[in-house]
Amino acid sequence: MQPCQNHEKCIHTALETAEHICRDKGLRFTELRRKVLQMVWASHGPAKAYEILAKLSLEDPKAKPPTVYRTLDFLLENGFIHKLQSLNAYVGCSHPLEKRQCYFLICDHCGDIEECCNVVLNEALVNTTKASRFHLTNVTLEISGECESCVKNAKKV
Amino acid sequence: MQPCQNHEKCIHTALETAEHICRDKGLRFTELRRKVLQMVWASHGPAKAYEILAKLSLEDPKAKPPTVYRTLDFLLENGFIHKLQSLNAYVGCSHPLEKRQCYFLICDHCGDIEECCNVVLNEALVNTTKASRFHLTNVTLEISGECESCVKNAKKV
DNA sequence: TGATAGATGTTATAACATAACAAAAATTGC
DNA sequence: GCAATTTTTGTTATGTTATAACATCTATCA
Repeated sequence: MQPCQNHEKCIHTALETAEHICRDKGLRFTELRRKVLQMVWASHGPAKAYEILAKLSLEDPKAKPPTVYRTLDFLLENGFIHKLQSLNAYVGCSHPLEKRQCYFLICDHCGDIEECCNVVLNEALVNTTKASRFHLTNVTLEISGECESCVKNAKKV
Repeated sequence: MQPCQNHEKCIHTALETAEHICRDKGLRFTELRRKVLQMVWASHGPAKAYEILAKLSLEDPKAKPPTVYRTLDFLLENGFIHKLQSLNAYVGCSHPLEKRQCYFLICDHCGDIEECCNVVLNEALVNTTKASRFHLTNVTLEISGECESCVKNAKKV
């Protein structure tokens, strides 16, 4: 993963994009939803529901698990975030408008997650699934390992 | 998925194979491990840890969550079962000796799970991952949808 | 046959997630 | 504007999945 140069910009873009999409679709991008999306985007690593809850609780003692899970559900349904099944965690979506099948590269070392789309891989998936005469509705593809910069750093040491 | 003709045979084969492998590797295939593996293999659907616990408890009131999770860990480590991250459930492995990368077709309708291996798909995965200069250690690939026989049956009605 | 490694028992709790109903706030139609 | 409706958030309780930490038992081996 080429590390982002300015993560404030990542966050800003994600929030702006979500706001736009909500306006277009007539959805309400409430303070709570904005805050939670911002927290998911706090890093390129996985965000855990109860960590988000803990952060919310600092400002708002009324926050409870359903507060967070409902908000995450809203963000998931509208494609603003993804759930990582292998981590029980959430990560921001870099292209909420394009509803492409994507997969994730999860670095076990630095924790960063790269969201990827690849047409060739996708076709391979669709084709092999078709060959099994299976009617695909959803794909979970999560690849863990070590990202380039972590491998490089390890070698330096 | 072509439905298995004789599921008793599936179970029998799985238990025999596990026993062989354990003998060869000097591992102990205890009564508990045999029972849990059998329970995971009770169907081609996903087996949930607490369901296994409930079944075990019928015969043995001493069974507690760690009893089950430790046994599942043993079975996972030795390749006798797989964990389905998207379901928080477990399924028997059809070829514990061949340590191939595999993926899963999960039918949302009948619940059956087909374990698949595909060289082309695998290469596509390895290649796209390499292109991101990512060092892969583990792949989670779970495809949900509807299996052939469920689609057919739906059309009949 | 005592030491030791591996397996299981036991207690407690952590981590993840949802059901069900109440209240509040925004939106819509009049 | 305001009553009706829908959407969002609050609240309480609980369900589900999983592990930590330490004790005991059992198989194996020197």
